[in-house]
Amino acid sequence: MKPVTVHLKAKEVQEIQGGPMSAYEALEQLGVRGLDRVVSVKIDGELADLSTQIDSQVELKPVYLNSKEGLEILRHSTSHVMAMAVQELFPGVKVTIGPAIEDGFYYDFDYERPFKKEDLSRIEEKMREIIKADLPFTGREVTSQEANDFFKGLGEDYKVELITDLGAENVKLYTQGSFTDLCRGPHVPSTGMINAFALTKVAGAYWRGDENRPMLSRIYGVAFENRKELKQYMRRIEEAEKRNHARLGPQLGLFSTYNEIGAGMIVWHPKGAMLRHIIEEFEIREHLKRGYELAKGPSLLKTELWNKSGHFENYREHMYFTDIDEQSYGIKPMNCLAHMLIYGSRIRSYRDLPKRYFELGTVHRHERSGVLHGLLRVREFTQDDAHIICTPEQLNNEIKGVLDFVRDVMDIFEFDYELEVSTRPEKSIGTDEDWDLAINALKVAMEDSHLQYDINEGDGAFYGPKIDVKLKDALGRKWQCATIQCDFTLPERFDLVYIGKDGQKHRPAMIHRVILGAIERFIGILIEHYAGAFPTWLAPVQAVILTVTDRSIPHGEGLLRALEDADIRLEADFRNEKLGLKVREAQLQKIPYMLIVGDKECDREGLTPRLRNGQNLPLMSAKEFIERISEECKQRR
RNA sequence: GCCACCGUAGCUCAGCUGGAAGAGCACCUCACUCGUAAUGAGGAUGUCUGCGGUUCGACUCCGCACGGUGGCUCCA
Repeated sequence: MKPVTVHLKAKEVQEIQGGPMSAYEALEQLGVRGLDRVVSVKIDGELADLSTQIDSQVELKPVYLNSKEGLEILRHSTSHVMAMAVQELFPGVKVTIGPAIEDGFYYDFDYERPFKKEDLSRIEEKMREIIKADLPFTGREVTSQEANDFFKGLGEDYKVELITDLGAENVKLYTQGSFTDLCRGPHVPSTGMINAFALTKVAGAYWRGDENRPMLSRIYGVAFENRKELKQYMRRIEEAEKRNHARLGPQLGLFSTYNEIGAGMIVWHPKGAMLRHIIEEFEIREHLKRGYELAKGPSLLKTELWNKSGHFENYREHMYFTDIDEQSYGIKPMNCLAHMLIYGSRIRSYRDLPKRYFELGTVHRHERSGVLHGLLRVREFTQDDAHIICTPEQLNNEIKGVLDFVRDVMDIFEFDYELEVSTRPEKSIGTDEDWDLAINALKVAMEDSHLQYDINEGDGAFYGPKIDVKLKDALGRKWQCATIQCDFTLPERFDLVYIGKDGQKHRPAMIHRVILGAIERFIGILIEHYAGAFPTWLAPVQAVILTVTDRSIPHGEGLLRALEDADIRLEADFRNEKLGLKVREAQLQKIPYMLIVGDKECDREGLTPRLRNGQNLPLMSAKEFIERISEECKQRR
């Protein structure tokens, strides 16, 4: 027997020597504390089961249940328990895949009927039995051939397909009780380690994410270290629901949708229309500051033109068409065409470049019914769209300029964001040189700006690579807002040129970009971001005057005029109601300032502001209040 | 588009296995003139999303359509 040496990777290095033993035994001998909460172990940095035999010199690090990796293992093991429960309850079900995801796990099944919400409690109950039985998870390595034969014998076609596609010599199988699954592992030592889980939802999911393959039945669950954590998670979801823009929007009088108008169409009520107006005005100013010019194209353009641009070929399914005087027209799903024509309307010199055309352009897209989602995915929306046409040499600088723009704007709205670069997809047009140039321009610009980014291999548009900026909603779902896309097709198709220093015609480069993306989507996320309590500069109603009694109405009216003259967005609540009620209602509307006007204020010709957080400011004059609020807006707070 | 769930008063929701539609808030009227998250009393409110079907009888069961939510796919 070969002696083994084990180091414990911890603050103080400990060491033992001895014969072959399991990782668990080694940790035990090393005197690791809290072994009952250790789910796995890292052997020389690799995650492994606690039962792994050690027969050489290694370094060990225990993985605790409450660590990121520990929770992932717990969640993955819970998905195996669920698969076992489902197999016991629904004979004939075929298992497919079941990974750990954020906060939980899922498992996809193929069964004679889709699973329903009602099935969940039965499955949970069966899972609790399995957990109570404390079945050990045992892993073993077998040849792919053996594994294939095993799953074929069980009629588990999906597993056979997975093993075949893996193409490995050996694969690992994990068994707990009567259930064996193909799995990389590791797993918790036994099912008894799972003590806080819940099945949350059922959903359809295509096998291997391909809509041409069978629709499987997916069950989602969450799992945590203990019940307390699980409860906290549930509370987190409830809190997120309070921020839900689809609920807050109508409550705050911002927008609503109507069954009778149609899906994916937003109706902006006065306060929401005001909010849009504030944002749009802000955007126009910011664009003009940065050398953009305003442009505006029509909504209906001849189908012939969409043909020329390639949209008819590549984007037809998302477009709406109509006939006018026996001519076919398409409603614009993008704003680029008119901008191309504006550029092409005269001869351009390299001295004119870059041209930056900005348009708050309203577009219509036929999104499939199942993807519509509140304000975040709609069929009519307005983009803060711009097209930058420049020389290839200017590309890098222009991209940096847009990245700076994005950063400045996101700072003002207090958003954190993630960046992704998407590279050439399989189906694409343009030369390799163009693609390399553009991807390089994007990457260099990101690196020059010291920005972190992920790469989405093959996820670019068919006409060019792109940088996407993603914001998160209240539930942590990511939504694309800003995007910066290089495009080689349109300058080509529209034969855009500029005259270079050499007096020759050259093809310009083009960037298609949005900063907020769609105003609708952005406002949706903005509502959740601020939970409806907009900072003063954005609030559609900045202040409301609340009279204490009817005696204060004349003074209140004077204040109303003075503040309105100062362009403060104002409401007046002069009703003969108790102050407490008026405060409550203003509070529920999340208005930044309540201006209390009673006898005291009348005597001293002022007002007493109450902030949304309940704090009172000292009695002040209208002038003082105007100064305060103007300063706040100037600082965009 | 696919899978699951849902649609009852302006809003939030109750309404069991089919037997004459309910509550709270909001709204309207009256009284109260009141100092920081709900004053009191009274009143009105419905195509139970729509259309078909089953049934003596449908908010309830079935089918289809419309709309929404959570996923999948798609998508900039």
